[in-house]
Amino acid sequence: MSDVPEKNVISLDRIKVACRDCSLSTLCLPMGLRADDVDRLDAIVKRNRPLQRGDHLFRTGEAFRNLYVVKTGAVKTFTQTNDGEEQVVGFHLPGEVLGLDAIQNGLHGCNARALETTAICELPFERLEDLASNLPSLQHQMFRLLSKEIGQEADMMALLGRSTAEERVASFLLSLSDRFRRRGFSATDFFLSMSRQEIGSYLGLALETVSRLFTRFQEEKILKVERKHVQILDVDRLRAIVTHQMACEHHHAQPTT
Amino acid sequence: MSDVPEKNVISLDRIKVACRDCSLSTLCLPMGLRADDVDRLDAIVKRNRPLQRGDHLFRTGEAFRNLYVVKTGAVKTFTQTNDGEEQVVGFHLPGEVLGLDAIQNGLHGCNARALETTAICELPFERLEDLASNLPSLQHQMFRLLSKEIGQEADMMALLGRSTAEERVASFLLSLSDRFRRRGFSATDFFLSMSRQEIGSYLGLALETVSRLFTRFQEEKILKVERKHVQILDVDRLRAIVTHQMACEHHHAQPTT
DNA sequence: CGCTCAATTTGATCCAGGTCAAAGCGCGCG
DNA sequence: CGCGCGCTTTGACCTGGATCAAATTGAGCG
Repeated sequence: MSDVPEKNVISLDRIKVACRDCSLSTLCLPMGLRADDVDRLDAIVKRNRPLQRGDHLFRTGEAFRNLYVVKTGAVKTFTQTNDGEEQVVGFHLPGEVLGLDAIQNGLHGCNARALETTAICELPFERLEDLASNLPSLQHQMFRLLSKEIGQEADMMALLGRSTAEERVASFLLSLSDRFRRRGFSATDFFLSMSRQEIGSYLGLALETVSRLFTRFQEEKILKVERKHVQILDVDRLRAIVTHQMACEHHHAQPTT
Repeated sequence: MSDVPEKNVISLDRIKVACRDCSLSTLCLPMGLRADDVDRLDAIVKRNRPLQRGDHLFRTGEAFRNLYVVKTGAVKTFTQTNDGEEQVVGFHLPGEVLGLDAIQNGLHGCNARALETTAICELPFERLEDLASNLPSLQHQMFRLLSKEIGQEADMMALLGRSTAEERVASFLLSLSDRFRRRGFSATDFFLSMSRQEIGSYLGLALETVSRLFTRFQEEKILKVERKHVQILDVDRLRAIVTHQMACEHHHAQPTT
């Protein structure tokens, strides 16, 4: 286990860099902005002390003042179900923005809590709006950001509405893999910062189902799973599970029908 | 059918009014704008001939040029599942905006098709962006609009991830009821412009399940359903189904109200 | 009118995945 | 170093809703 090439763990030297020097600038809000515009954006960013695992970034019902961008680490957002359980809404990796749903009415609609030690960039939304008024490219970028979130949530709705447990878990792993890859981490060897419980909640499955599927994927040599440590051994089979669930026998798929 | 007070059907005199005279102005983009700003918005709106049932407003993969607002009628958005079936993404009533997911990459991510005769306002997005750059209140309104969509989709994800069929159908009916009410239609007596199939697809249920639940709700005197015509007889029971599914006895509900 | 076709309802059966229960296991902590 | 606790795995069972099938309804139409 010591030969994991570049793990998705926090690297302290990345915490307080300016946007222009941040490795995430191609994923984050600055994406597509001119260098001097990035500097103007950078001027309104606040960078606080990192959150520890379990710390809240914001809570449901709190007044909305800032958007937050994950710089390193991971954050989950969640709401309470009517029977008091926790419902995970999303997992947020470096470069991903939190709080977008709160613009609407000025109140946070969910809780956000660090899954591990996490550095955050804080963007005062009023100042961001002012800046966007003066920088059409920033305004455009923000529209794109919000739009992207809408598209992703629609994909998730489709997944939840239509897919089997197998397909959901495969899709979840592929999503994580791709997001890690684009952040410069390994796409095939990473650590889950969330529990089976949290994955299940997010995917609309019981935690036992998530566990069983991890086990089965491992038996089928698609994954190697050891607690939080996941290695994807056969991306193609994972993709096949997601894309044409129909002809799904678990072992040795043959085109029946 | 002649004694329905004010039905959710098209009224022809509303089709070509300017934003400032439009009854939807408190729901639609102009919400919260000053009168003269509304006029500037109005200047870029195009109003075309109404769509007939089955007409496409846009298709997946088409270049994104405009946002669309439903003026009268109803539109469904949908994608194709990998096995060729149609997956309904949303139903859109007057005042609701379509195409928001396409801002991201300039391509429509779903199809939009009229469920009935439907009038549409067309907003060229580039001009809208230009205008928003010059009108901070419009920029703010657009951020709010996008944010609202994100919040609603998150609610839908929660519904799909966690709820029973009963809860989904109840929630769907309450959502429609509320949206009709805010548009000046009856909240308790309306026509569904979509099929059981489409409702099922949207809610992640088989069409038979939707049908059975309509029947059961009718047996329990919660609804009166006759094909497309729905009357809500007991809103409180519907709400109770949605909010605390846990203590759910299906039969012998106490009519107390 | 009677025919056709699509939408809906209703019935019967089956199974994916939820729920309940009981071990494992690894980690932190006294 | 052993204890306890939370997370995970695994097993056994059961149910909600999918699926398959058939009957019913109704709207359009020659």
